[in-house]
This record gives sequence, structure tokens and C-alpha cells, in this order.
Amino acid sequence: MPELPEVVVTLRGVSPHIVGKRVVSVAVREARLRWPVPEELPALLCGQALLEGRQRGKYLLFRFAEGHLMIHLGMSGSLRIVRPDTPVGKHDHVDITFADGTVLRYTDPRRFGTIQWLVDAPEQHPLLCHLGPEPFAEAFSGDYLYQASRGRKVPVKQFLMDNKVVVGVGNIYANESLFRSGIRPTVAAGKVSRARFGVLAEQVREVLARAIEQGGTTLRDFVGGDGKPGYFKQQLYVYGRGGENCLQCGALLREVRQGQRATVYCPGCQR
DNA sequence: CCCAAGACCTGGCGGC
DNA sequence: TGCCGCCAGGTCTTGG
Repeated sequence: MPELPEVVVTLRGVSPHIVGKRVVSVAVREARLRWPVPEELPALLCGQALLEGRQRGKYLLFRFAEGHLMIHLGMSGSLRIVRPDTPVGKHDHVDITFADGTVLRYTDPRRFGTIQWLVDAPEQHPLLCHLGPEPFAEAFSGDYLYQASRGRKVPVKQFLMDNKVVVGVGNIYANESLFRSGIRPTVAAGKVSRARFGVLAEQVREVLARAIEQGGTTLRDFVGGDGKPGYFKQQLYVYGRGGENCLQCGALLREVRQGQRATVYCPGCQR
């Protein structure tokens, strides 16, 4: 899925086409996502104007007068703007049509994503209330990571991917930011020094920012809100490169599994 | 509380 | 060409 950069790119891509517009119809062709799409969604949305779009971690939040539409893209989801006459594909599960004919289309082959309607403040929702800081917020710093990690035995990579620690860092960007920081992914989070966490916090922001600039990372099916793929893949140092040579030192990149996810690192550059 | 593993899905790929 | 197992951007749930 989309990690933070892909979510941000999606939000930026779709927002200009839908903010300020009124919903006239909602088509739910497949409600079986991670949790069922509410049956009342069409009735809830129709007639309301979309007031604002924002993002919290990997969740997209669209504010309406009466509540928020919350969308998560799971592993394979995408959201984009299509013309009203665009043919419907097998995995195009939901369409939200606005008064001027603009269609916001949700596509998700694996159906790990979710679409929910929130009546109360999003921050209080069970899925959002325990989330850690946004990586670009001031609260996310080396000192914060250092404090949060004391006594923790989990490998630092899994620590970094924990949404209670910081949101938005998934498998691609965890691998990449650890490489850029020279930190071995397998070391216990509690053993990483304050100084190294300082570097890591900086590199997390750096790698996410660069990826956003490039329109995200497209591995197979990600497309931004305008239907275009992202180009950050060309700048990946380690993700998907196990067994190949390190672009920095030439050593063979090592691939291991951590928490059922592929981890790739350079045994020379990351210690 | 902390941590590891299982669960949820479809589709693409490599190997035989 | 066909079938089989493995892998994939996430994260909630369960069990120790």
C-alpha cells in the first residue's frame, strides 16, 4: 500500500477536484472491505458539500458538515478522479459523484482498505486515538524516539513501523530511512543511541519528503489522485534490492524477514 | 504492557 | 500453457 507519501500524493491529487463540491450520488458495488462500508453511506453523503480534505497518518479524512468520511487504502487501494463515463473495473468498489459530474473512485483489489463515516471528532475514533505523531510534526524528533524506545527489545525497524510510535512509515520507507541513517534494522530499539535517533528522525523526514516530491513510489498498482504513478522507485537504495550490490559501498545487500516483512540492509553501511 | 504470529484478500511471478 | 507456492505498500486481533 500506500505509505504516507502515497497518501499525501493522493490527497493532493484529488482535493482540488472535489473540495467545495456537493455529493449527488454514491455507488457502493462491493461493501466487503476490511470492515463493511456502511449501508447508509449514500444517504449520509448525498446532498452534503465536501468542506476539506486532510490526512492523519495513512488515513484520509474528508470533512462534511455532518461528519467525516474516513478512508484507508490498505495494501492495494487507490483513490482517483475519473470522468463520469469511465468504464468500471473489477476492483472499482466505490464511486462518489459530485454535482458537476466529477467522480471520486475507490479501487482496491485486496480489500484491506476501509471506508467509514465518523460522526464524532476523528481524533477520538478508536482507529486514530492511539496514533503517534506525524513525522513532519515538531513532536517527532530524535529525543522523542530515544525516550519512547527505552527498554524496548523490538528491532528498531519494527519500532519505526509501529503507528503508536510514529505514523506513516511503512516497509519501503522504514528500510530506506534506516539505510540512510546507517542503522542496522535488526538492532533492539532500546539500544539505539540518542544521537543515532537524531539522524534517523531527520532521514525519515527526508526520505518521506523526497518521495512526496516524486509522486510516491509505484511498485505495481499505486496511482496518485490524477491517475499517474509515482517515480520514487528509482531512488530506492535497499527496498526490493536484496542480493544486489549496495549503491554506496558495493557490498551484497542482505535480506532477512522481520515480523513477516522483508528487510533489506547493507551489512557494511549499517551497523 | 510487550512481542510474535495469524488473520484478512487478490493477483503477479517464478519454478516445474 | 497450467498449476502451485510464495510474495506484496497494512494493521487489527489473538495468544503467550
